[in-house]
Amino acid sequence: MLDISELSRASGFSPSKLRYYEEVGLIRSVGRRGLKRLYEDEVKTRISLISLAQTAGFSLVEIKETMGSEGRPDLDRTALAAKADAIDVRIKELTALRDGLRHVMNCTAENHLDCPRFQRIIRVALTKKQVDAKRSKKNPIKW
Amino acid sequence: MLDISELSRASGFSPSKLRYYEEVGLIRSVGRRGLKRLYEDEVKTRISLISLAQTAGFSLVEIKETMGSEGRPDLDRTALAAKADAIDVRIKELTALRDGLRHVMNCTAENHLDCPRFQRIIRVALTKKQVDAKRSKKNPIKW
DNA sequence: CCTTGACCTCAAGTGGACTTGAAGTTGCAT
DNA sequence: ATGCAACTTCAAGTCCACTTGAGGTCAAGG
Repeated sequence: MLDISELSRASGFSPSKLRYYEEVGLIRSVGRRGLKRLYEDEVKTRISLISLAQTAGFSLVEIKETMGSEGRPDLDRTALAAKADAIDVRIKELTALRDGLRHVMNCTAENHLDCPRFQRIIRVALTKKQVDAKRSKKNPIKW
Repeated sequence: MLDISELSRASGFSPSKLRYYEEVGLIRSVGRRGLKRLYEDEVKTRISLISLAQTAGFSLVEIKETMGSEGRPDLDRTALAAKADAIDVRIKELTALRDGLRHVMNCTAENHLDCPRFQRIIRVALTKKQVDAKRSKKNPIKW
């Protein structure tokens, strides 16, 4: 059992952030001592997961949906598979970007945007994205 | 030479977004026909790059800084190296998250957060992040 | 010449993810 | 009993990345 400041210290999340997450249902406290929230240890793992999912680019709502806010999550396997696939796409993009950056560092071309090797590296990820955009229902056409 | 709607169609960015990016100095138009902006073809590559960098989790300001808004970017090599390294970290996190998700899909443990294999997968990325947080100057202590 | 439609500007609005501040409450040490 | 640090709530504020809307301008076609 942790109070909010202990959890904050353990997780690196500010108390206000923890309260906010609780408010939106991403984590929960199991009770109070007086006014003070009490958290179970389990919530630390949950927070790590949230943090990770955020760096993966998912919104809090998405995270909440796929985590299932309760003890017996009963997660939707196809939803999880979709998330995993989405992450794979992102990893590919990031890899391309990183390789592009590393190339630019060593490339002597006066204008990097003209360097054919650079362009090829970048185009890989771009093409992938446009395909995705085409069939996405949650990202509608947007203009 | 493209006008804004052609560029929009080619890039998948809404016209308002393109105008916004121009306003903040991420892209530029090379002139006007009447009122209408004219863009060079080169800007498409630039936009792809911006898009990529965003999915990597960089803010527009960061992107602008490391792209150098002009033709002769004169990029700071150490800044680029830092970005590339940051992307590597993110890739590791994403890989852990993806593996975690895929594991959960096949894991029969009643509570996934208790599954030791899952916890191990997640902890890898978490540890990495906390180390980073500790020495980051741009991410001060935050609470 | 005049209309039309695609563009323009500029200010204000939106949504997500928090943070901040004011005012109240509580367990614990003195 | 009293003080006070550490919590609490709730409303409002902030920052980023855009979008929306009102009102204006231009050039090409009829």
